[in-house]
Amino acid sequence: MITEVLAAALADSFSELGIDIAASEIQMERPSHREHGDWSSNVALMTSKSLGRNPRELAEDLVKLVELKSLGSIERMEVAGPGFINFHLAPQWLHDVLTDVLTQGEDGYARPIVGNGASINLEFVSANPTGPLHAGGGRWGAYGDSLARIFRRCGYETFTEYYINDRGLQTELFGASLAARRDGTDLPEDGYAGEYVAEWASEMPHEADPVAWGQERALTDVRESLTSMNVEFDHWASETALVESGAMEEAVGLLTSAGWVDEHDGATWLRTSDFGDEKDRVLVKSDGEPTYFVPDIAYHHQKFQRGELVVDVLGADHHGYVPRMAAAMEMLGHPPDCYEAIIGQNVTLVRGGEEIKLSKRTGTMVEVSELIEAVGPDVARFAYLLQSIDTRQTIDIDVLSSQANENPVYYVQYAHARIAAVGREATNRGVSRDPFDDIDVTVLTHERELEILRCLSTLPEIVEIAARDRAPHRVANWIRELAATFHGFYHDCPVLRSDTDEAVQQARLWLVESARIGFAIGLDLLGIAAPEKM
RNA sequence: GCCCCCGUGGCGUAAAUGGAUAGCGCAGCGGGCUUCUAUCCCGACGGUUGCAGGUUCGAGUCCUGCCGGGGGCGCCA
Repeated sequence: MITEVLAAALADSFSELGIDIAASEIQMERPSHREHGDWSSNVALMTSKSLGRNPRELAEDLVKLVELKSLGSIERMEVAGPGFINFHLAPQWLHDVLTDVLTQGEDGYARPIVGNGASINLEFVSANPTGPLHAGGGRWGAYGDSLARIFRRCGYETFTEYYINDRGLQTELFGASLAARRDGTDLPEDGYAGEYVAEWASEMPHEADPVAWGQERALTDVRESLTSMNVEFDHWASETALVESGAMEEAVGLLTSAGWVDEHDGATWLRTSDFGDEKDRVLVKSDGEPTYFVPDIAYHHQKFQRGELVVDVLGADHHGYVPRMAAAMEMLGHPPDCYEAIIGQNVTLVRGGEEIKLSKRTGTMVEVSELIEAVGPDVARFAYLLQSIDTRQTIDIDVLSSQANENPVYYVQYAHARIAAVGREATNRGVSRDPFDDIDVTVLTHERELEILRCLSTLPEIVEIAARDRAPHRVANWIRELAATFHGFYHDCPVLRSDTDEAVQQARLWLVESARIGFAIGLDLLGIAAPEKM
């Protein structure tokens, strides 16, 4: 990597000044402004104080020493601002990026090895099987699925799960609601009043067990919705199956023998407050029934068999639940940093300018399937993924539908389609690419050409940051940037036009191919189609 | 009351470890197709990053307090 070369040159210069600094401690960063060069280091600012030196003077000394090494990759250097050392690199480093992208290809480029085979278990969505998936749940689907793709690309063995709460009060109530609609009787108290309940009830055979049938019906609907937006799971974990396997008793047994369980007030408690929870939690109620917490503990305990790091994607309305689960996992002997909860801010659903509160009583909701039907999976996924999971998101189905054609996803896909069009047109004209080894890449000097390469050069670190910060939106924003650079290039740099010099044409054909690889990688990480034609 | 998250141009948002002149999209304004897809490109306009302090050579980013929005505080799930 070029940054290592630069850092090493700086470290050598330091030692020539009689100062010992490891190259690995020297930070290189990408300046936010082009005029500040290709790479920049703040090392003079960081060290000047302890050395008792003026940062600008120190920087000047370092620049002179590095210049003496006359590295071919450095075009020029300068000291700027309070003492930044800016490196302006020769275009060659970008030409090297082109070579990297093309030789490593779609599979190999931007595959940071940070994961190193470590395994991650990722649970997301896990909505109760009591109705269709609503459009808020779609956010967790898009997010979790994309995050899993990013993890895998970084070398984490990743296993995704959906936990089905197919026992307990809610499923009973849902079954009873279906039965009531089918039989024309009153809904049970706190029953499900949504329109879909009546619809589904009309499909339900009379001999069917409403609870079992209802779960299956809901689950089928959820699966279909997720599949339609390209979200897949490795495993659908059934709570019933878990409980029937005796996992609850096993977990409680382990907690009890470890000494974390108390009996008082007629109930059984877990001392989660010993691990930072704000209070202890009930495991078994005084009526003898376990709380939902018990199967959840058992489930999470079991997930460690399918991943060293167990990660939950949860809505903000569940954040209070994290300390108790973290406590329970620690009690069961799992190291504290092996359980992680990603808290995503909830989605506000709007229709026609009015907020739609999800309500069992009135049954209002916006379903994911409705959203997908209206705008298609790519618009929906890109809308979900474009912004950080830390910010609240408003999905206005009317706005999204009416503005679907202006959705930024088309900007990106159009760029990819244009690349495909170039390929088709090349075939029409009988133009083909010569072997890359025969190409003179140094003819790529147009700023538009270099911009594409500059953008591609950031992909490996973008993928790495996206994995580390659990932030698929970094990839979404990156690919938008790539599309912008490509459209600019396409506008200013003809590839196939008859007045294009042949050597330039060949180099540009390969440059276009490198951009295609970038789009293919990015769109795949986002789970969005890469169309050949639009 | 206590706890968690968020506050960035009219709207929606970006900014790894604290870095230089806070990027981008939409809406609105002005340009650009006889030449590979105009679902595109270019330009202009638009900001004291909620407020007040603090730490630092340097703060959208860290700390404290306040204001505003959302969520959570059951022997419910």
